[in-house]
Amino acid sequence: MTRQEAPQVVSVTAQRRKREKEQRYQTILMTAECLFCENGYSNTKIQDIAKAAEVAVGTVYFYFRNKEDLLLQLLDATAFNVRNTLGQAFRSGKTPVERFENAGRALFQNFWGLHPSQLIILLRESIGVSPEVEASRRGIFERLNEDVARAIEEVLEEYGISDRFAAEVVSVAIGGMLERVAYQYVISQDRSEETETITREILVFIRGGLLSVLRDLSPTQMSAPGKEKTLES
Amino acid sequence: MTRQEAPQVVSVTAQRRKREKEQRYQTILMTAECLFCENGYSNTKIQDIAKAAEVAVGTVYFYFRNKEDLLLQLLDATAFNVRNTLGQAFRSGKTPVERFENAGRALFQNFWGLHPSQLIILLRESIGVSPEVEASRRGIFERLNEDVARAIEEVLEEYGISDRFAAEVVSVAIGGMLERVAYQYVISQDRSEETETITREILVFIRGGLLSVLRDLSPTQMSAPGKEKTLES
Amino acid sequence: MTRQEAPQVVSVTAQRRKREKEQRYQTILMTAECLFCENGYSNTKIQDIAKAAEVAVGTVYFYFRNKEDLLLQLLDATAFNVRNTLGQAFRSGKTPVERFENAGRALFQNFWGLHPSQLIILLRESIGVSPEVEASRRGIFERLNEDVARAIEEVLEEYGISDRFAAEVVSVAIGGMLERVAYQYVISQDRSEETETITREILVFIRGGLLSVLRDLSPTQMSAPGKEKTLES
Amino acid sequence: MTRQEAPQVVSVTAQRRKREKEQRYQTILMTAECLFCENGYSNTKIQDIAKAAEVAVGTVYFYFRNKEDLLLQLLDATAFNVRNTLGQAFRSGKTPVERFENAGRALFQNFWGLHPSQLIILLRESIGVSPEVEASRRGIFERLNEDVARAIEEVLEEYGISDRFAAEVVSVAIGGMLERVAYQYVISQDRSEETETITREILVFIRGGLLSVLRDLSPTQMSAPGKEKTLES
DNA sequence: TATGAATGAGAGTTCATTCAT
DNA sequence: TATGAATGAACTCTCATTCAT
Repeated sequence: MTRQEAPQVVSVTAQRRKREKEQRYQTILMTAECLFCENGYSNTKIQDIAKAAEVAVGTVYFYFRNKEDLLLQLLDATAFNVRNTLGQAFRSGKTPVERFENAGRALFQNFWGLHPSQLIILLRESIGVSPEVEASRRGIFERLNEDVARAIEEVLEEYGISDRFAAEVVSVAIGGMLERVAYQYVISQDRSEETETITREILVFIRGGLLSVLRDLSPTQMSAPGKEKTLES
Repeated sequence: MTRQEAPQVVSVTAQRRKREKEQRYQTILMTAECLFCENGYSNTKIQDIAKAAEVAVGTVYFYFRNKEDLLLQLLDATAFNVRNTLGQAFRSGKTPVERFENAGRALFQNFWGLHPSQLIILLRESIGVSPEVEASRRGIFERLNEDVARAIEEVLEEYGISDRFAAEVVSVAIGGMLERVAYQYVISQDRSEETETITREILVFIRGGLLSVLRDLSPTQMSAPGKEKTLES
Repeated sequence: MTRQEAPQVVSVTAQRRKREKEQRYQTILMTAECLFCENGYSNTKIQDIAKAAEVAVGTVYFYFRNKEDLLLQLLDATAFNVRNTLGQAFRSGKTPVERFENAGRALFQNFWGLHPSQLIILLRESIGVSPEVEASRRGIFERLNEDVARAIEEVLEEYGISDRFAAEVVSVAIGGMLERVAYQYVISQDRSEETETITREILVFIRGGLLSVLRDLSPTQMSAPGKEKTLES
Repeated sequence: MTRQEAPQVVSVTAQRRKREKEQRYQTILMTAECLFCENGYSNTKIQDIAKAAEVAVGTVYFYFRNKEDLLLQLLDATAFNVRNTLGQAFRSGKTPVERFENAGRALFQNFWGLHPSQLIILLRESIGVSPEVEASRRGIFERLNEDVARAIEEVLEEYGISDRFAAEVVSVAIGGMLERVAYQYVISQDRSEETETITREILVFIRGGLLSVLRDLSPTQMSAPGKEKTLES
């Protein structure tokens, strides 16, 4: 209670409070995530979330503007996670193709293994809720797409090809594949034990698809086999 | 109004009635389809549908069990359409690969050009509504998948490979691609004029992907180039 | 069921339905009026109104947009009533002064005797509810004021005086008197048996006040200085 | 910090504390006054007041029992102000009529110029809140009325008339006039520069009204019949 | 068959008030 | 004293569904 201690005491208490507040926020958010996944967004009442998080209804509204806000925060977390995962994976590869594969693998493993609920919310529960949610969702996909498209462009450039539109279309296609496969094998049927096999299969498919597009686009007929080797090896 | 005419009159009237009834049913269903696409399933009230279809609310309930039933009927129509389209396309090709390409192209054109609203309902509005709808949706995808998987199996068998699971995964992946590309370029941005380019690109990608999977699965290393030619041509 | 009868039958049924609908509307509105007066606007729940009117909550919302709408409809009815009452009274008098008195008397009797609840809603319950209600309320007072001010102007003009601002101020003052007296003797204490005495008193007061303003404004001295002296000393 | 100083220090500190406490009380009350006027009583949340007064929500509840209490305290202050103003004004006049005029003028100037927010709270925001507030409001008006009625009685008595009821009715009427005029020209439209003109006009009106009532009540005919005729015709 | 007024359970949101620190 | 996170009862409004006509 002396002058010297006062600041410390205050600081410590304040810190603990802040920590606890942050914790509550997280608790509520995670609870919402679970319930949204299990029962669907529109079938989940604020009361359910409150009860499951062991707080009062008002407390939920103390931390979140409204029900939609919960979803938006969850999507934000997902967006952050996606970018993070992709960024790290991209940086970890040496050749463009390696980077590409790493990214795909990381994306799969991250969502599939670690945060399947994020996947469900992104792919199922955030659909048709409101324009704001739709915008957030679209934003995530756009940024994801942008990253993938750029990666594809890099690969194409290695072969002296520059076709932005093709890169975009292919990235959309790849995004769709990943999404659908994930949805099918995580959400619809639970086959998460076969993750590794499926991931491998898909990556092989993508590699072949890319190669094919590459050939199709290359002005000189059937690029030198040396190049191919680089890609394959 | 005379006795002799009565039977005839009744018959004619009855026919007209039946025709009118069928027409009403269709009118309501189509109206619902439009509104579901424009405003979303959960944002569309039965009253809206009734008003737009120029009938009373009760009439909607005369033709459909409930709101969900409208969606299920729409999904049924979509399922029918999908199978029809695919069936015709498959039968029209000679080689497995040709059939495959025809199917992809038909699917694109059918949804893209003719029934984009079916696409929207299948991909967006029927998500997270109820277990029944989810089941119907899943059924459509499963059957679609089944068809595609079988087609892929056929292709694989041509090369002496038999891998049901791989065929399935690849078909899921391809389905996701088509779905996503369609969604992106029809629903999100309207780039339907570039249909042809995009379709071509995707088919090239798919062909390459398939080839790649084929190589990956084939026990003998790197199938003879002669085979490849068969595939490409 | 024959052709000739059909239109009549339909018409009669339709008419009855329409009448019943109108009746329900009125029932709900009157119920709301009573409850708003007895318990206050904000203390009255929609459920209370529904229960008292013997309908479901939804029925209230079938006839009225929302709770505020009930109040606005009531204010509209009041506005109509006020204008009607004043208009008739004005037309019934021969000299401006007579018209004026008739109007005041009519206003008192109408609200006081026939529709005290309208008075309460206008003076008490419609305050501070929302901008829309405030606007409606203000509109009523403005129009009322406008009418009174014009009447005063006419009186002034008879004496060759033209002073719009004075007429306005005086009309505001008179409006305030009437309002307050009504509120005091109808709402606060119930002294409605003394209506006649009070009305008379007030009219005498108003007449004198008007005369006084008239003198004050008239350029040539109309009143004998002696009288004035009497008042002052 | 030494022993000798301690008592003094405590005393000084205690005084400062008390002063600060009083200050906080006033800050919160004034903040509430402002917000009640600007946004209305029921649209003002305790949180808003706390934030605007730069204190915590709990602090508001330390100084005031509840939200209603804030309003009651404000009304008390208004009551005190009104009585003070009127008392001084009454004492400053020599003749009853002069006192009367002084009182009216003082009331106008006080509310109009100095405390328009008190006026708004008294006339608008304290309406329909709760029985307690209603009682307090009524008390203020009653006392105000009482004072005015007594003043009128005095005037009447100068002319040998004794009519308590008439005095009351007239005082209510005058109160309503002042109230309404103030409300109209301060709150609704801001015409405070014309205060002087309006005040004069009203006082002329009141004087005339009083005179008229006086004549009406006096058993012996005081007014010349000629005058009356002029008014009537 | 067709109508559309009526229903009422249910959900989101607010906010005055409390209380542990 | 002061804080502000936590509470939860209360209230408005929605809309799928029903049913008498």
